[in-house]
Amino acid sequence: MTRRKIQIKKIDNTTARQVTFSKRRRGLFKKACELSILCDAEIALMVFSATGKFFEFSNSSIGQVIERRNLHPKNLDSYSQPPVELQHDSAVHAMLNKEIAEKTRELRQTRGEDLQELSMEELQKLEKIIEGSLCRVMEMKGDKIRKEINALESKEEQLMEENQRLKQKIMNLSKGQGHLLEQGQSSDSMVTNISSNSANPRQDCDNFCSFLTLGLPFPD
Amino acid sequence: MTRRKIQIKKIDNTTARQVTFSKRRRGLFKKACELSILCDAEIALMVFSATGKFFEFSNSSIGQVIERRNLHPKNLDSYSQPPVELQHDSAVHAMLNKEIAEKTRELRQTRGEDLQELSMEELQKLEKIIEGSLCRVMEMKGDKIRKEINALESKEEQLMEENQRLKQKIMNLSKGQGHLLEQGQSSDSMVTNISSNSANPRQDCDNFCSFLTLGLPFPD
DNA sequence: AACTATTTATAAGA
DNA sequence: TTCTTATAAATAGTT
Repeated sequence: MTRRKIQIKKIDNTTARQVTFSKRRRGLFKKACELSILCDAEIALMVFSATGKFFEFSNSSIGQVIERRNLHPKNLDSYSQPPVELQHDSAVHAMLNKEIAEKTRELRQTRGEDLQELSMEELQKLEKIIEGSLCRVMEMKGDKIRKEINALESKEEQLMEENQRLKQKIMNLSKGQGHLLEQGQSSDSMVTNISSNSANPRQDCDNFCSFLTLGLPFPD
Repeated sequence: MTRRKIQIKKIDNTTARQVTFSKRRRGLFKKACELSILCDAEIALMVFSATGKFFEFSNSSIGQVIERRNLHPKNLDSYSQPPVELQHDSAVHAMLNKEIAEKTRELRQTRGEDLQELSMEELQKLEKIIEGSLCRVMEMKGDKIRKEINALESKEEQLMEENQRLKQKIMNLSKGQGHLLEQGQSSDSMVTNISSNSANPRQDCDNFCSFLTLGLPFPD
């Protein structure tokens, strides 16, 4: 509701989604609280985030609201008739197991397995989803690599500056004691050495190769 | 929140209270609905008015949300307290829940979400997995399309053969009764017609386009 | 139920 | 996460 109007549909960007969740959750809880006070209503509000975190608000107690709901004539679902305590648990087990089965299936299909049962449309949808995943993973990789490169570059710069200082120092010293310079490396070769040793060479190479292939999902 | 600012305390005037209840209840339910959609959250909202009327919102089912709440570690009130002999079940619940949490995390990462926590190596691994998934999905799509095309081709061939037979028949007939041919289509145009009607044109086009892009994961 | 003058909520950007 | 700010949305009081 602000810098610009938004469409009410799932927010794609994970970070943005979490930020919005945080903000709107607060707003929602505030509104719920205000309503309960202003109008003397009994309210229970339960929220699970996409990542499984749980939040709740109630001016009385959730349990009490649930009880009251169960007593309400029009609510006759599973919760209002627990014939025996034992049925409850097996129902929960069944539910959990069902959820696991469902997630397992989803995961397998997202990994490109068990595709036989899917229609052309579903395959198309799945392909889009996986393409999106790949993009995000590659983006994240790119970010990480850029950060590493920046870190290395600033380290290199730092070392070069230090090198320069040391060089200067040696120059100054050699003015007074010229014979010392003959036994060590020249100051020029020291500079060269340090800048190419900024990190181990294998890692440098990996990063560089990955960076080059960022835009190419299927390198040969 | 409008003509003037109000204090958040019980509204004395009964009529005003009911009007406000009506308005704010709608607002609250709308916000709850938006949050559930925007952020992919599971929400249950129950409201009893001061007069005892009951209202609820949930994007899944209230019962399901309540169940899930009971299973949540930090909820230890009356509703979640397993009387005593059911502690075994809560252990099972814990296990099942852990499994669900794990699968959910895996699934989310396979979809390219929550990647911050992953190391470069893990990202690399994930990328390979997703590339594999994409390949398999595209292969399956390709198979399906090829099968469809083959089916259409054999159907076309069959129809052309039949057409040929019919054409022959007409030729034979027209030898004996030449005047009948004048009233219908020529046999040539019939052949043309049938082969281009082998399936509806929209579907033909879709299949063709998909086939062309099989090798290109990211068409413009 | 409708109408608005205001207040509140919040999307985007730092 | 938290702050800021421009703008969208909600709504108190009125008709």
